[in-house]
Amino acid sequence: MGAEVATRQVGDETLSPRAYALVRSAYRVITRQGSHRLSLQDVADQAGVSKGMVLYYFKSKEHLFLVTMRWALERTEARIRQRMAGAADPGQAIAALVDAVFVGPEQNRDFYLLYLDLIEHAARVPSFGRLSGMAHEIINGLYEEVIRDGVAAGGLRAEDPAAAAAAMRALIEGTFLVWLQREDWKTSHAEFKALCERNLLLLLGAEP
Amino acid sequence: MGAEVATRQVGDETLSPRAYALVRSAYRVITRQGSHRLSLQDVADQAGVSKGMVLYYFKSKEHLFLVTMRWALERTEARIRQRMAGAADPGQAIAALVDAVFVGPEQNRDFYLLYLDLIEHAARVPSFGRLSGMAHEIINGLYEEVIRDGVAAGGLRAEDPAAAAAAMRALIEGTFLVWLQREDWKTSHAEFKALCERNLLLLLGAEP
Amino acid sequence: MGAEVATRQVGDETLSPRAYALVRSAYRVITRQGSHRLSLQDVADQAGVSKGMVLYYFKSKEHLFLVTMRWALERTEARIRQRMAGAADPGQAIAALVDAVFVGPEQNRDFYLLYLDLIEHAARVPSFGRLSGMAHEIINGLYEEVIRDGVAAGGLRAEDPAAAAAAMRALIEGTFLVWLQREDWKTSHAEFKALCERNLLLLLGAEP
Amino acid sequence: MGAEVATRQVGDETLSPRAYALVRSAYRVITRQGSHRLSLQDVADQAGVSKGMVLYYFKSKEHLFLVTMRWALERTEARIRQRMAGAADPGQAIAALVDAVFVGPEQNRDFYLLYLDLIEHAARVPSFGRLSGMAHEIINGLYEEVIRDGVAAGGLRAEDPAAAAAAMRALIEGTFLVWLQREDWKTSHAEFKALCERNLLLLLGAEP
DNA sequence: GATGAATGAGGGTTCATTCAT
DNA sequence: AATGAATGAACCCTCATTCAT
Repeated sequence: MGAEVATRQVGDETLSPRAYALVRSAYRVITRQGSHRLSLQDVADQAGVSKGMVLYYFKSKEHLFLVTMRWALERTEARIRQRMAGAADPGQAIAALVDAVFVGPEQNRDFYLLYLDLIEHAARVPSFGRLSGMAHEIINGLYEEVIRDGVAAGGLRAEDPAAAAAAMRALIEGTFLVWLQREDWKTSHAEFKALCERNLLLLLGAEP
Repeated sequence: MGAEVATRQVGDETLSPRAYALVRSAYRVITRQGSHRLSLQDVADQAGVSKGMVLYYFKSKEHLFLVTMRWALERTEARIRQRMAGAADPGQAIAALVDAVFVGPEQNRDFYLLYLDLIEHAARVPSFGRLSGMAHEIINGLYEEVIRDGVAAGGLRAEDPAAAAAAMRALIEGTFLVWLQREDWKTSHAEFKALCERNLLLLLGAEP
Repeated sequence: MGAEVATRQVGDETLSPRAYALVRSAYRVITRQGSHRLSLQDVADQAGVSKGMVLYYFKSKEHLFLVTMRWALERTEARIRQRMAGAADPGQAIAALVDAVFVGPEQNRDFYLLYLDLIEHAARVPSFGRLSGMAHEIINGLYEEVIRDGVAAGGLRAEDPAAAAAAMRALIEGTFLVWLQREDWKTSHAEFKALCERNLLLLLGAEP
Repeated sequence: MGAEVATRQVGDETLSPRAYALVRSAYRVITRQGSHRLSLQDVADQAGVSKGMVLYYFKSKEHLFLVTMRWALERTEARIRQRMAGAADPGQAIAALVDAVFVGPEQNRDFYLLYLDLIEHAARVPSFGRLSGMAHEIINGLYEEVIRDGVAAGGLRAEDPAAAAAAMRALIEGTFLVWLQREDWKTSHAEFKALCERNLLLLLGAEP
């Protein structure tokens, strides 16, 4: 009975449409200014609501920040999985993954800068440890799947998929780290994508 | 005549012992709290001086921050070069580099968290571009040397040393990135070090 | 519907009752301490609110200062015009003006000290030029009206009303300047008022 | 015996050459920035000495400020008297005075802005009352002399020289006050000078 | 639910003043 | 006589948080 309201799930929290809009506003502000320059007033302005609303739905700034981070992680994972689902040939697992991960300069930059912020927070603020652990599971899980699929399909060699996933992750994230520091990040995106793919193949002993 | 005062050089600035002590205090605060939670009061407290002192020696917070960052970069580079100088066999260039870079959990964690802060700053605050560029040159220069030496000594294969240096850097920094997120960073340091070395050899086509 | 709130207009800004109260507090602090010794804390204390309030209603100290200055100018002009409106005989224009301007020692002292501050500001801070220009127009406009009326009514002689207005202004403001420096400003107010009137009549060639 | 050092007298204080240089530096800083933006560091820099020197010779900032003000007053008076001494015809007393007072846009602006600062200080800071009183005596004394001379020489009419001096002062200082507010103060100086002279003649009943 | 007025802690910065050398 | 290192109070401003409406 009563009006059904579309809610969103982020982690173990159920967000009302209003709360969800605030999360997206927070994400936008963070990508624009960095998570350390995030102010509740900016979030409220971005969402077109009053400042009081923000703390009405999220009991503190830290809480909003945490939910926003979690949402960004989950959303990015979902996007990658969805793009990979369309990939035809499991033998081309690496190429498909790289294609799915390197979506475009702006999106990658937004996400990875936020990701660095997350690591920085997790290292310093105890309450962010769980979130970081979650990111770990999401990412490593995804990569391990890819490797197992690739090995099964015969395109990859890997004795220890977990170790291979860790190496894979290090290379991908390291590539983004280096790329982020380039002034020409907009134009060099494709180049780094190719570089990453080639190095992944080397690393994972893909048959020539 | 008169008391000789030991000064330090950081970039093109000459620091008095007092100023240098403040830089070290700032570094300590940053490693503990993150560069965004750096306050002049904290630096002063850490150094055991009054708040006014900090701005007496550095005309603004940004200035202190910049000098501290530069100092950390230069100091880390010097430490790595020094440790590598002791390496006997150029054919073992990779092993020597990894040995020099992975100095220990605490030191590595401190430096890489600061390094992430630097990247974040450089991405949002234009004035930090130069510092980031400096980091780029220091690191890539170092890695390229190692690769050239290794190729010359016969231990490595690399057609394009610059590209190989970029790949190397991505792998090393990515490894630290993944490691930083581990709760067991203190105990897993050695493991990541071994992992990094093995993957570097794969990547750089070292002869088995 | 809803509570009607009495607002005030100052220049092109509409002030809420709270903001208006802050302006009056600022005016009081300025008259007491001088505009250079104006601190937001003092204004807050004077108004009996927290320091944060002041910057909640006025986004910067300079903004509050500007609005306060403008308010003082407009309010003084309005008071003078109102008092002159009651003057019966246009032939007695000068007497009426002097009566309207010399309202009392405290009020005159407060306003003219603030006026001197304004001139000093306008001379050094470019952004105050507009405010000073506004004061110029208000005052000269008023004086010119008086002179034209007086000439029309036959009590005054003046070939060039604009030049006469300038002379008039110089004499009135100069009289206040001299009076402000008297230790006996409270008791000598009436005397300076009489002096000013007599000299104005001399200057404006009033028929004996 | 010993080296004779040229000292300067300002008020009842005897200034060493060093102290005198500091006073001139302070004056320069004040004319440039306004007395409220005067910092001891600026004075020291302007004089090319250390900051400690300033408080070595003047026990507080206020003391330096006071001496500087006094010096500026005495120096201006001396300059005016000197220029008038060259005036041939006492019948032209007014013209000579105006000539002596209106020395040039920059000098007049510097002095009158400082003079306004002095009035503002005297009104607010009790210890400046004496200085203001001194200014009063200097100026009124000078003007009264001129008037007495003019009356004696037959060019002026004035029943009460003291009152006439007050009126004269009001007109002169008021003229500068109005002139200071002009954006075109550099070019309109001559015009205001002429205006002032004409009005003075009107005021002092000079025979045509 | 929703607003925004109000608070107060904390931040960076300036600067007169003190004082050891 | 002279320096400048050092201090600490005061300033403007930002912002998370509270709360009456």
